Amino acid sequence: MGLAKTEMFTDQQNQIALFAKVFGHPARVAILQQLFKIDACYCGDLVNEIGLAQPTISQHLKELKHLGLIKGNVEGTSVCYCINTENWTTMKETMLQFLNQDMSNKADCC
Amino acid sequence: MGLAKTEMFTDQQNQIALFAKVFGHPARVAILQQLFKIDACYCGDLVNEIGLAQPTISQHLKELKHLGLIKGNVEGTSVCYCINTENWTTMKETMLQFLNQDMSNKADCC
DNA sequence: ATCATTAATCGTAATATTGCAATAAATTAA
DNA sequence: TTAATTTATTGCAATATTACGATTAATGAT
Repeated sequence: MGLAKTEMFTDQQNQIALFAKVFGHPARVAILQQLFKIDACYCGDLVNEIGLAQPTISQHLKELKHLGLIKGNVEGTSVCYCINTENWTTMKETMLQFLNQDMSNKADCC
Repeated sequence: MGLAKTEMFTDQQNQIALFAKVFGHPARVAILQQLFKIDACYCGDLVNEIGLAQPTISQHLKELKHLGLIKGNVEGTSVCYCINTENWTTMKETMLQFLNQDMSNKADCC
């Protein structure tokens, strides 16, 4: 199959999974960290920094952009990418809600 | 390919990606939420609650256990699963470091 | 010992992901 | 216009993931 049965889960569960999925590859983690580190970044810089082929980086950028976590602005022949801070904040709230679930009353049952 | 080139990334980046990957499927999100909601949970309860076939749930549980996020304890013919609170806390710290990256000085460059 | 119950494993089909070479598209420079 | 630069797209091979039927393993009940 290879196809998640999303219809049997809540919107929130699917959203968490979608965000998590995009973070599920170290190249995308590295790209995002680089965009946080330096204010804006050209696609070519990321190719040099990370060391995967240009089409591969381009593909990862596309996924990040599709989820709204980054923005891309064409500047001449280059494209300047940066974090979409508004959407990052929204995503963070969703993920924190999941990660910060209450464990205070969890007996060590197993 | 289908194979991530992990050797070109830092341990931290790979760790973030590994944790995120396991959260990248709504069934595993749902399983974890259920384990948080009720203190302990039998595999069969999760099968009923979530609605995927028993081998599928079992497979998802295996992945969660392999990453150390849950524990499983055999009780007769059943297996009682619960959150591994210690490891959850460690994982959370790693993920929060990634999610909480500083955006205060991010000009809207694009 | 036999049967019932529960969960894990195996095998397999369908689909998704990753990576890159080759190419195309878009823009700028000469 | 032509050439150079930069990024996106296409096509494809290799691998991974998801789901589940069939089966096995483990335990408990009769």
